Amino acid sequence: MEDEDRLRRAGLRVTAARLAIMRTVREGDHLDVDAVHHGVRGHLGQVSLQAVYDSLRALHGAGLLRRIEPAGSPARYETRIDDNHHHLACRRCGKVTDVDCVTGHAPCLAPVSDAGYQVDEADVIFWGVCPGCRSEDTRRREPPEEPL
Amino acid sequence: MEDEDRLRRAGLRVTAARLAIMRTVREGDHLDVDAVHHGVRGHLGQVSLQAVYDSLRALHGAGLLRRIEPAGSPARYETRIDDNHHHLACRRCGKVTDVDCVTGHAPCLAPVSDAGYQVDEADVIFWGVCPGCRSEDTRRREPPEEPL
DNA sequence: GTCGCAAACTTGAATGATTCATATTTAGGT
DNA sequence: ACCTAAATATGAATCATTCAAGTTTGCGAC
Repeated sequence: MEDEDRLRRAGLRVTAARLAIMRTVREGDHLDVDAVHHGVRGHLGQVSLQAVYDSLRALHGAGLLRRIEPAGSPARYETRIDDNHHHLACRRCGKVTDVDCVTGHAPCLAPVSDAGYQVDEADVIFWGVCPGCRSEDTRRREPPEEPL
Repeated sequence: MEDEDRLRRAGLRVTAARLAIMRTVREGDHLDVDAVHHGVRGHLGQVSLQAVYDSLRALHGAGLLRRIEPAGSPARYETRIDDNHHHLACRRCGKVTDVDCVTGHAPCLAPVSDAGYQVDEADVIFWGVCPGCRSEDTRRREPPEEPL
């Protein structure tokens, strides 16, 4: 178990809940807290929502999980933490997809002028419409132009 | 009144509350809803918080205000909407500062690979520590090295 | 100018995500 | 096996925001 080592190295106790959370987040795709909770219950049976909140906070604080908060969406988590990638978010369905970063290390971008800030991270979210929602659009919009 | 025209052009009714909100947001610095509410009450007297929420939503929807939502912070508003600038956010105090964008138009950045998304905006927030909080740090950290 | 109606505002309640508090359980060192 | 701090369960609280219903008001039509 890789996660077991990771937890220990971070000074965190190894519990079934935490292992199940890591596994759920890894197998999922930018899951929010409820989705992680559901996944964990599938693996272990009853685990409280608060335990999920507590663990996600601990795991994020220890750097084992990355947390993203797209505007208007609850927080989402992912296990890809070793590179400094960015995200694409769909305005329609909320789906989030990873995008590689060119430089790979944080902060990958430097602000033009930093106004005296000590910048350590660039949080980049590209907003648009995902392939699935785009095809729904065309299915609804093109037909109206029916032959007179 | 510039704002009056802007409102009409956007198809919105001109009300004292909305003019006061535009003024408050313009004079303020990335204010959140409560701060706007306070400011508006200072100009007009009693205005309900819900009216402020409703108006901010309408003004944002009409493109007269820009809305930013730094992770872990309530939404903030600004009147600078004609350029595509970005933001610096302080991890300590939450202060938000504008940073110019190199290209000036949205999306100023293109993702390396768009995964089929139709991207129209790049939301960029640089995280760091603002000058004020940095100097607080040094005032607390340097002194401990007092002469033995 | 005044009429009428939809838009805007007020008041009050509801929702959703997240955190706080306290008691109980458990991991893991002794 | 034992102890203690860390982790979890349970339940309540908080914060930002939205919803709902009734009242007021901007503003286009007459």
